[in-house]
Amino acid sequence: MKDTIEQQLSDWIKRVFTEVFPGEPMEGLHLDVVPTSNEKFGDYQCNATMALAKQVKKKPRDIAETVVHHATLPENVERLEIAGPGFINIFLNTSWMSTSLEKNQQDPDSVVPQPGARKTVIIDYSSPNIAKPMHIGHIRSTVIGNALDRIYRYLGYTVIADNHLGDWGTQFGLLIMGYRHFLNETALEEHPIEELERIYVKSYEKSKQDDAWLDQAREELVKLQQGDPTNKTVWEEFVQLSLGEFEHIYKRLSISFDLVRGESFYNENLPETMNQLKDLDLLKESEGAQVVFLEEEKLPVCIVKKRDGGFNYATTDLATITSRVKEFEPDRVIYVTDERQQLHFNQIFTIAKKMGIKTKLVHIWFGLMQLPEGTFSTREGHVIKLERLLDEAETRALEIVQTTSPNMNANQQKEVARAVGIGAIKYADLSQNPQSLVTFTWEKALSLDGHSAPYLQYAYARIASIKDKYAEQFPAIHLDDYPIRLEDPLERRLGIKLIRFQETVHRAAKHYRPNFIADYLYDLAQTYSAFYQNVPFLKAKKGVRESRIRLCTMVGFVLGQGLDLLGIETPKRI
RNA sequence: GCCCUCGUAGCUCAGCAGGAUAGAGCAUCGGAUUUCUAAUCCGAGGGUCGCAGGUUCGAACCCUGCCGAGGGCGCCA
Repeated sequence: MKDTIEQQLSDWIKRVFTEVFPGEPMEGLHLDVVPTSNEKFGDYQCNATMALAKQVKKKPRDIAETVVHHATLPENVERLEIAGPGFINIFLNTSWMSTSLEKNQQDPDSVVPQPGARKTVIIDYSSPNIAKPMHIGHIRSTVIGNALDRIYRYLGYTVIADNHLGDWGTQFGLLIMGYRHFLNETALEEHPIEELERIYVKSYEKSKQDDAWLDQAREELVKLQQGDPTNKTVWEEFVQLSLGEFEHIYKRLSISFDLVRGESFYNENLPETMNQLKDLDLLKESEGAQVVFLEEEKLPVCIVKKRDGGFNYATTDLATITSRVKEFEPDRVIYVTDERQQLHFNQIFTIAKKMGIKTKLVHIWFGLMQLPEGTFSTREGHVIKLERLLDEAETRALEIVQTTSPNMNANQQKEVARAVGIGAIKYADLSQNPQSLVTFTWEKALSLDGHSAPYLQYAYARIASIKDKYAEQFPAIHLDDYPIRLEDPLERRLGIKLIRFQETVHRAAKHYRPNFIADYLYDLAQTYSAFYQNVPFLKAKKGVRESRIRLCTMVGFVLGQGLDLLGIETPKRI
């Protein structure tokens, strides 16, 4: 099995507890082993004795004594210590750590847990609207969704990344009207999205004053949804132009999807979905609309067919779920959207369950992004386009590269600036709890020092450099012939952190929290930087030198792997 | 009115579902490059974890109330 060390120790300590207290119910107790809060307490700790104390009417310390006395240590544990009110501190066997790291280095795949084997997960993320530019509000879904995508793939899941485009909404009536009356063909050719946005805004403004205009727009929408060929052609043009532009951004962000299906794709399933609801007797009429009441679940009513006969988002999403479940048989479907959709998904998931859908449906929401001057809105022009943010990041990164690496050729500088700039933007989002509300500032989004992607990339580049230097100076030595030693406290500290990578990824996946990985990588890089700064590598004596280079190599591997899970590149030189 | 979040150092944020002395970055101050990339490292100061109760061996974390911020609540997506 490829269990993480944390998992192995947890399983072991649970066995010990059940042996010491046979017949004692342990279900409600938290018997898992967790990393220690401080390295002086060892590597992992078990806090279960305090919880168990009341239940078995014994003192926590006595329980700890009994457990420690009874336990047969597994090969990776050096010793146990009892501390404080009854903590059981676990110290890993350092020589076991060394051989374990050596094995990992030879066969890195062998330690990657594969909970996702033979399981499919659909991740619905990014999902911009057709005919509107992507702005900074889209960055979170895109970047967080993509990180989850990568993390789940790493853990062996078959991931279907699905970009669920907003291509079927009410905006198309207004757009078609705008297209007919205000279109500037040249502008459309040069800046398609800007032009579509312009005609949309113009049409929207006219609709506010002109009821006939609005009625006409509604009619065009109905015609489109009924398959009118003229409108369909225009709509297809909108979609193609938008996709081209989105694709450009995704390429810059190194993001690719397995499916790009808009809401329109599920249009034909809508009547069937309605029939299912009807057959299950979930459909009720209310104020002229077809609705599903969710009073038992204490949720507001959900409209699935409007008074005017049109379907809305709820219906489309239900049809989407049934279609996905039927086609891919996923183990779970993950939606990554902002917090405003919590109620919506709550309703949809509840109805889906009533419809007999067993698939685990998860809504991962994140806090809304706002500007210092308030919430942004397309209509009021308070938007910062994503493209501009990316440009700005690369520009700022380039300035720094030019001053710190003046000897690098211009192309390489540009390439490094690209990786660093884009990395910084992604990291700024991925290193914090997704659920916190974020106020966008250029300074924060483009931070290039401190707790940021470039710090990690820098550590990576230094490792790549030192490996090259080593290979140059000692071409004849085979590193694998020398064991990894964890004798210096700095080395051991690095060792335990390397070992903890797998459980970190596992935890990030379990809680849908890429920032756990970001935190871990930063911690690892900090530990490495201290190591790098304080002990010699190339000038260490033979054996120690090889061991340290092997450790460097492993840190580099984990940094590269971890950053890749966040979608961040690691240039060899920066 | 009801529901969902958030409130942690001057600023930006972590804090591994209740554990030991609450941690980073930025900013400020003081140190470290004849030596492996100084985009670095070492050190210092800085805290009523919004406020008030409660639960228990133990609370930033759970419960209740209040204050402040964001979002949502029938024909938008």
